[in-house]
Amino acid sequence: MTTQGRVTIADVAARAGVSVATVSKVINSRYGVAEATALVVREVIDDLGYESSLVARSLRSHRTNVLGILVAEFEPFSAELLKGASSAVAGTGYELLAYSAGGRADGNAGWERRSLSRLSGTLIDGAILVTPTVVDVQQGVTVVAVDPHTGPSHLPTIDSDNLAGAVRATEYLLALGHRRIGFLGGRTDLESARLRDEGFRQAMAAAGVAVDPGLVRVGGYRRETAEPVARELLAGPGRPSAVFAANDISAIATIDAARELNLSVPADLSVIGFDNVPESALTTPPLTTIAQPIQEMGAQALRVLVEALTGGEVPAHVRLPTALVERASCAPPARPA
Amino acid sequence: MTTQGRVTIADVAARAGVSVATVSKVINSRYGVAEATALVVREVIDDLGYESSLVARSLRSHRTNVLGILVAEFEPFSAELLKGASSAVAGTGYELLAYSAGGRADGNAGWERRSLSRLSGTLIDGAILVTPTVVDVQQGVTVVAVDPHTGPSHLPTIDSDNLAGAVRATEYLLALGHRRIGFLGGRTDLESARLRDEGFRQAMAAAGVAVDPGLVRVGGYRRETAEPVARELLAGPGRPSAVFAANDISAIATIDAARELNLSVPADLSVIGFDNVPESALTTPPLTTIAQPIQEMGAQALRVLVEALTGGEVPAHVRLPTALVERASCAPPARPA
DNA sequence: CTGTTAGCGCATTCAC
DNA sequence: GTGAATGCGCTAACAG
Repeated sequence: MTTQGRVTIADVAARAGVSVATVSKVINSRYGVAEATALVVREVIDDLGYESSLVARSLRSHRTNVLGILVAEFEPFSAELLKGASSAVAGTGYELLAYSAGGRADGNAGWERRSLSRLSGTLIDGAILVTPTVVDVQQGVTVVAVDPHTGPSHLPTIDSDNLAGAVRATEYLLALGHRRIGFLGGRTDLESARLRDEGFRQAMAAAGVAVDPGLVRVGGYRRETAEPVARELLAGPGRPSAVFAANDISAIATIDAARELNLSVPADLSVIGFDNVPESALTTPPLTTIAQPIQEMGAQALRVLVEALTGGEVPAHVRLPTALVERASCAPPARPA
Repeated sequence: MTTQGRVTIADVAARAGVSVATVSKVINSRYGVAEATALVVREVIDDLGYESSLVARSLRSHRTNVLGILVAEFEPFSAELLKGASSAVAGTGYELLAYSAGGRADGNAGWERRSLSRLSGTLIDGAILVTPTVVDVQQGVTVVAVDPHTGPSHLPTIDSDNLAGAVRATEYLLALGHRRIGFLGGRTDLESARLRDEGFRQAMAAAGVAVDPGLVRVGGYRRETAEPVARELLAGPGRPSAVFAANDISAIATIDAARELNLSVPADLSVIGFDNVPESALTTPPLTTIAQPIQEMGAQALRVLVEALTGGEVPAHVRLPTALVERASCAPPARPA
C-alpha cells in the first residue's frame, strides 16, 4: 500500500488501526492513551515518516513554533544575519523560516508588510524584519526589526553604532592625509544610511575639512544601483582621492569601477566600506571596512524575539559596537591636497 | 476603523463595498468584473496593504508560487546556495522560502523528510533539498537535490566535480613536496565526502605514496565535530606535514587547532580546504582551497526546479567544475620526507 | 481509554 | 455581481 503524496494523520491512524484523534493525542502527549496503543502509534509514525503539516496545525492551534526572518532578498548582509539567528535558535525549540519577497527589490517598497501578511497569523509565531522600510506595527504579530527605516518606531530594534562607525571610517581616511573624500551613501529610507552620512559629515566638520557636495552620492546599498554612481563619482575631473562607501557592496562596486577606469587601489584611490561581510575580504586588494557584528545582531534579534514571545522583558533597543578592520584598500593619497 | 490583526479579503471587500467573491476575482484577474469595480478594489488593496494569506490560498488552490529550500541549518555553505538561488529566482514569479530544521544537527537524521512533510502539499510548490541524507522520493512533490547522500537517487541532482577537485588538492600538496598528508573527511553519508576521500586516495596512489591510515580521520563537515578530530590528528607524534580537509569549515578548524598547538601555518603545517566559502578568505593565513561554484549551484538548482515544475526537460544530473584557489595556507614541508 | 463530530481560518468557486 | 458551500489536516470537546 503505497501512500500517495503526503503522509497524513489519517494514514497513520489507518495503519495503526486507531482513530485520528488517538494519533493526535499521542503526538501531543495528551493524557488518555494506553501505553501499548501509544507505542504502536509511535512506531507507525516512525515507519511512515509522518510529520504534521505546518499549515493544518497552525490552522487549529495558532502556534507553530516557527519563527520567520523576512528579507527583501538573500544577499551577504541578510545571509550573515541568518547564520547568527540559526546558531541562536538551537535549543530554543523553535525552527526558522526565512522568507524572501522575491528579489524584485526595486519598485517593491512595502515588501515587509506584504510578506508579513502572507505568513503571519498562521504560519509563524513571530518575525524578524530585516531593513524594513514600512513598519506600521501590525497588531497580532510579535515582531523585532534589524536596522530599520528612519524615524521613530515602536518595535524592539537591533542595530549597531552606525554613527560612531562612520566617524571612525572618516577619521581613518583623514588621518591618512586625505582631504578630497567622497561619500557613497546608502538607502535613504534607512536609519543606518542616515547615520553613516551624518557620521561622515561630523568627522569632516570636526577636522575642519569642507564636504564637496559633488563628491557625495547615493548608491542605495545595492550593487546594481551603486556601480554606475561609483563610476560617475570617479570619472569626473575633480575625482576624490578616497571614498567612504556606506556598505561593503558599494565599496566593492567602487573598487571594480576604479579598476575599469585604470585607477589603482589604494595607490590612486583609497576605499573604505561598512559591514564587514565575508565578501569584503575577497576583493583585490582586500577591503578595509567598519565591522558590524552582523551574526551577533541576528542572534540578538532572535533572542529578543523569543523573549518577547515568552512574555519576558524586552529591550526597546539593542545597539552593538562597530570596529575598524584594517585590510589593504586604503593608503595615503598620492599627492596630499 | 483600525483593522486589527491581519488584513483579510473580507476587510478589503467591506471597505470597497463589494463581496469577497468579487475581490477574489479581481486578484486572480478572472472575467466578470466591471473595470470600474476592479479599479476601486485594487485601490483598496493597495491602501490596506492586503496580501493573500499563504496558508489560506494553498488550502484551496494547492499552488502558492513559493519554492522551498530545505537545509539542516544556515551555515556558510547553505548561505551561499541561498544567495545563488535568490538571484536566480528574480523574474520567475516565484518567491523563496528557506526552512531550517532547527539546527539540532546531530541526532537529527531524517530532517529533510520531516521538513518536506511539514511544508509540502500545502505551502510550497517544490523544494531544493540541501545535502539530504534520506531521499526516498516522496510522490506529489517536485524536488531537486544539491550534494545528496551516497547511492543512487532518482532526483535531479546538482553537485560539483568532487573527485577531480580532491585529486587536484592532493596533487597540489604532493607537488609542494609533502608525503605525510593527512585527510580530514566529511559526512560519511554524503556522496561528496565519499568522492573527496576517493580523490585523495587516487592521487596518492598515482604518486606512489602510501596513505597512512593513522592520518585519515572523519571530521563530519561541521566545526564542532571537526575540531577535536583535527587536534587529535595534529597532536600525535607522527603528525602530518599537510592536511587536506574535506571542507573549509574543517580546514578552518584545523588551522585553529594548529595555532593552539603552536604549529605555524604554513611553515609547520600546510592546510588545504574544499568549497571556497567566503569565510575561507578570512583565516590567518588565508586558506588555499578547492572552489565549488556554490552560488551557481544554487542558481542551477533553482532553474532545474522551475523547469521541472513547468513540465520542461529536466537533466538528471548537473555537475559543475571545481578549481584550485591558491591563497597562503600551503607551503613546502619544513624537512621533506 | 477510544472514537465521533465539529470546527479552525481564509480564499475560491459554484450556482444563482 | 453575490451568497454560501467547500477545500485541507489537524485538534478539542464530548460521547461511548
